[in-house]
Amino acid sequence: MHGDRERWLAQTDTVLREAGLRAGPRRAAVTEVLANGGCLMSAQEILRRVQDEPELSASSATVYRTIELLHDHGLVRRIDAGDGPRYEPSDLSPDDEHHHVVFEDGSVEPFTDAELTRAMADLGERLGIDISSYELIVHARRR
Amino acid sequence: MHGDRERWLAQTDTVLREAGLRAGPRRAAVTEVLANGGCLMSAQEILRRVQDEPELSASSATVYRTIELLHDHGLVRRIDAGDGPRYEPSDLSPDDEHHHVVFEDGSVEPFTDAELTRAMADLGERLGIDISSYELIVHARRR
DNA sequence: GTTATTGCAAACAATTTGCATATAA
DNA sequence: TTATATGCAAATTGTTTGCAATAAC
Repeated sequence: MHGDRERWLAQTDTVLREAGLRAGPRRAAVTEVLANGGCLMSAQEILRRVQDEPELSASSATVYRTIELLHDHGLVRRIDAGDGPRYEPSDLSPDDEHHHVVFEDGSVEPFTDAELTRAMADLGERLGIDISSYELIVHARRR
Repeated sequence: MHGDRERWLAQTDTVLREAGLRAGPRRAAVTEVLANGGCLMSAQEILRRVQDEPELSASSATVYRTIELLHDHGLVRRIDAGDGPRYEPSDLSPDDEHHHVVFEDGSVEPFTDAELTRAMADLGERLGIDISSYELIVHARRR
């Protein structure tokens, strides 16, 4: 899918506006990086990439504040894959839900799996709890 | 199960000895805390609990070094459930593999689920990768 | 005009490292 | 005796916060 990126950016804009927040260039730079970057970026990675754009370079304070803001509004997903917290745009619909394979070299790939989704569907029932979300991290090596 | 604790301690001792390492009281205190403590303890929690024993109190440096050492030897599992990294004794056999539910109040409970295990069993096949381990974190509320 | 945005620098917290000493084998 | 274990304090890293200035609406 590709329009996803645009849709997420539009969604982000809408949500923040409705919350009475304003649109500044630094925050735009951060959302831009999140929308473009792959899965699971650390705050430091986002910071580095934002500062690579000499025009829009945002301070670390702004990067951290923006990530937190987006997370608070449900616009980014926060996942821990073994080192610190990492972030990525949250899936707009449950159908898009994806998980991650982390390879030995540290590279990450997203995946979806119908059988897994099926098994997870009524896990809540079996355990007697109300599942709001879940994250699966798979460590593997390529063949 | 209960002999698990003892078995893990014995296993830890064996592995470290075979690696040519020595048995000091501070390291013993850390493994003790890990063996007794529940799931997913942070380094700071381990540190606090170790220092609660006035006799054996270990320094933070030793606690961190010991955790790393145990992790390097596959004796502890490192998992991130939303805040920093957390640690617990690694399961000795694949049969014991367990996962975690994190509730809104931050409390954690381990669980196992046959159906999930089944779905995961050939996920590697479906994705064409060799899975070495995986971690599932479920966020939920109690009923 | 009012209120959110942003940077800067300081504060903070968690973790790591260097070095000297003590101790297990 | 020799390499590991350990503590202490300093250094490093990642993140948060206070405050003043700027800019969006």
